[in-house]
Amino acid sequence: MANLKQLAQSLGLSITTVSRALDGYSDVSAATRERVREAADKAGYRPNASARRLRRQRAELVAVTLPSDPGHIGPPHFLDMLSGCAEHLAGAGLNLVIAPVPRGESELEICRRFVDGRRVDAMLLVRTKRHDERVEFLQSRGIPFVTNGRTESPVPHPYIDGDGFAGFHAATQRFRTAGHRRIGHIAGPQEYYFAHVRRMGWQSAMDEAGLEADLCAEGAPTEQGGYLAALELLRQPSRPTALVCATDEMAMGALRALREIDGGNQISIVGHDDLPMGAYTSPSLSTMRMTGENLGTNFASLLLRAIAGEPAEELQELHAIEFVDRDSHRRPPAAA
Amino acid sequence: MANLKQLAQSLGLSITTVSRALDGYSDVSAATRERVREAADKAGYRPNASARRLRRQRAELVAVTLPSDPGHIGPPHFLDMLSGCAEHLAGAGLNLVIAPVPRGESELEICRRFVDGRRVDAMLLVRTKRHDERVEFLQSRGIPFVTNGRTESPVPHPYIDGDGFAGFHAATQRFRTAGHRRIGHIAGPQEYYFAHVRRMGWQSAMDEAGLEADLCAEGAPTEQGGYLAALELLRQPSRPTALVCATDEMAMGALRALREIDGGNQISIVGHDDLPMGAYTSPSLSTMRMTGENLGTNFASLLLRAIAGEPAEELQELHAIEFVDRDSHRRPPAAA
DNA sequence: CTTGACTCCCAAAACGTTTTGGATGATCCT
DNA sequence: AGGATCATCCAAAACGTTTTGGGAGTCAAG
Repeated sequence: MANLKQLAQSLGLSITTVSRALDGYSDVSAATRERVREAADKAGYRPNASARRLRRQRAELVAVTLPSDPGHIGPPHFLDMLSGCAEHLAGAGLNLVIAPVPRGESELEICRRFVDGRRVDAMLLVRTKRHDERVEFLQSRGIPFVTNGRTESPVPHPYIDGDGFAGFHAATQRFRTAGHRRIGHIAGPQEYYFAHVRRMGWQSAMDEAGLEADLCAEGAPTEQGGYLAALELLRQPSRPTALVCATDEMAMGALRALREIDGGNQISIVGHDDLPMGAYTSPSLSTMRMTGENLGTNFASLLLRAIAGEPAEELQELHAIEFVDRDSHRRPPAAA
Repeated sequence: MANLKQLAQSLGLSITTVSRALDGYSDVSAATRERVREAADKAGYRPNASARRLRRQRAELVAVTLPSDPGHIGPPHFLDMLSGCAEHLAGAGLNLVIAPVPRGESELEICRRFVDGRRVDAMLLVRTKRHDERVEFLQSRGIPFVTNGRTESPVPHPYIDGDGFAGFHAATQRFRTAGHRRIGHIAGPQEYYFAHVRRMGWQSAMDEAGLEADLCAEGAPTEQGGYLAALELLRQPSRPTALVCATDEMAMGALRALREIDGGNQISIVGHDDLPMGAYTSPSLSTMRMTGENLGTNFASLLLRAIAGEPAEELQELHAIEFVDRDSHRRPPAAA
C-alpha cells in the first residue's frame, strides 16, 4: 500500500535502512529489523515490482509462446504443464506470461518484442521446428531458454523431449512382431522436429525388418489432417494393415477414415500423446506417452538452471516413451 | 538494444526529443521525427519495459489465477480462452500472466501479492464461488477485474457467464417431455456459483412439473466425483431414469457408474461444457455449451472496458446455453 | 591516547523512461 | 520596432527501488 519512503519516514529511519532491513541484511540491528518488519507488515507494504525490476535489471518474467494455429498447441496436458511450470517458477520469483502469436505475426517477432524490450529474463519454446529461427534468435541474444522438443541447431541448447525415434521404432516393431508387413505411417509436417523424428523411427524399423517403407502420408497435425492422410493411404493398391500415427489427434482422424471405409475396422492403429479422450474412442486408442512426471516442473527447473548459467549440454533431457496398451492396435494383421 | 540516452547522443538530440519523436508528438518537426525513427529502427531500439512501467505507474500486465485442484481448472477450452484473451489484450499493450495457486496458499493470497505489489493493472478470475473472497478483495482495492462466472456479491462486478439456470431448466424439461419422471441431478460443490445455479435450474423445473426433486447427489467436479455421486443415486430404492449432470466430467464418471450397474445402459444422461471427448464416449455424451464465439476475446474486451472505467453494470454478459444433441440422452424413460 | 575493528546507519547514485514547464528563435501582425 | 504567436527543442524532475561507499559511534587492544 505504501512505499519505502513513507515507511522510512514513519519509522524515523532512512530508506536504505528500511530496504536493507526487509531484505534481511546483517548490517541493520536485529531490533530495528524487527521493528521495520512489523511496521511493514502492518502497512501491508510490498515493494513496487516495476521499480525493483528497473533497478535490478531483471524482468522477473518468463514468456512462453503459444502458436495459434489449431492443432499446433502442443501436448494435450499443455495447460497442466503451464500451470506446473508457472508454479515452480513462482518459487523463484518469476512469473509466467503467455505470448500468443496473433495472425499475421511470426513467432520470431514475438520473441523479438519480448526479448529486446527486456520484458522477460528467459523464454520457453514449444513445438520446435527442425530449423527453428526462434532458437537462432535467442541464441544470438544470449538469453536463456528451454525448448520443449529438439532442433537441429548446430549449437546445443537446453531442451526436454520424448525419444520419438525409439517410441515409433518400437511401435513399428511391435506391429511387425504381431505379423504385420504393410505398416503405414501417418506423418506430421516434416519441418517439425517431433514429426520428422517419429517418421524416422518408423522408417528405420521398416528398413531393419526388410520391409518397404512406402506407405507414408503427411498431413496437418490435426484430426482432419489425419483423416485425409489416412484416406490417401487407404486408396493405395495394397492397403496397410496397421498405421502408426504421429499424434493422437491424427490417429483419431484416421479412425474416422477407417470407419468410412470397407474393412477399415480390420486395421490396427496407434497414436502418440495419450490424449485423455483416446480412452473413450471406440476402439479405445492405443498410444504412447513420454515418461517422467510433471513435465512443467521439469521444464521450469531446467530453465532456472539455464538462467543460473549452467551449460546447455547439461540441460538436455530425453525421456523414454512408454506404450499405452488399449484396443486399437489389436486387429488381425492378415485382413484388409 | 540501445537505450534512449545513447540514441539521443548519437543523434545529437536530447532524450526528451527522441522520446517524443518516437511517441509521435507534434512538437517535434516532421524531419527530425523521421530521422529519429530511422535511427531507432536501425538500432533496433525498444523502450525498456520496466522503466516505462515505473514511470507510467502501470504494470502493463494482467493476471489470471489458475486453481490447482484437479477438475477445478475451468472450462474445457480454457487454454483456447486464455490464448484468445491474451491475444486481444496484447493489442492493447497488456500481457497476460498466469498465476497458479501453489499448495498451501489461497487464491486470495495470490491476488494480494499481485495487486499490492502493483504487478498487475487488472485481474481475471475463473470458477467463482457464490461468496468469493477474491471478488471482495479486488473490490476493496478498486482494481478492475472480470470474472468468468457470477457471484452473489452485493456490489455488482463485471462478469461473463452462461445461463446455467435456464440451461438446466430446459434440459430437465426436455427429459420430462420425453416422459421421464424420476430425473436425478448430479451436482457440483454448492459453494461454486455455477454448480448452485445449475442445481436450481433442475430443481425449479422439477417443481414446475410437480415432480419431487429428491434425487440429487453432490460430488467433486471430477470424473471420480461424478462416479461416486451416480452410485449414490443408483442405490436409491427408486432409481432415476435420467440424470442431469453439472459438468461433462461428472457425466463421464456417471457413465462409468452406469456401465457397472445392471440396467444402467437404460438410463439417460446429459452433461455440460461440451468437452471434446464427449463426442467419443459410448454412448456419445449429450451436453450443453455456452453460446457466443471466442470467450477469450469477449473476456478481454470486457476487461479493457473495465480498465477504461465503464461501470460494472454495463459489463455483465449472460449467454444462453445451447443443447448439444448426441446419444446419451435418448434412453427410454420407462426402464431402470 | 591512538589504532583498528566492528556495529549500525545513511546520503546519493543509478536503473531508463515520460512529462512538465520552459527556452530559443523565427515569423507575423500592428 | 514591439509584441504576440508559433514551431522546435531541451533540462530536470519524477517514478520506487537497490546498492555503493562511506560516516558516526563504541569498544578492545596496543
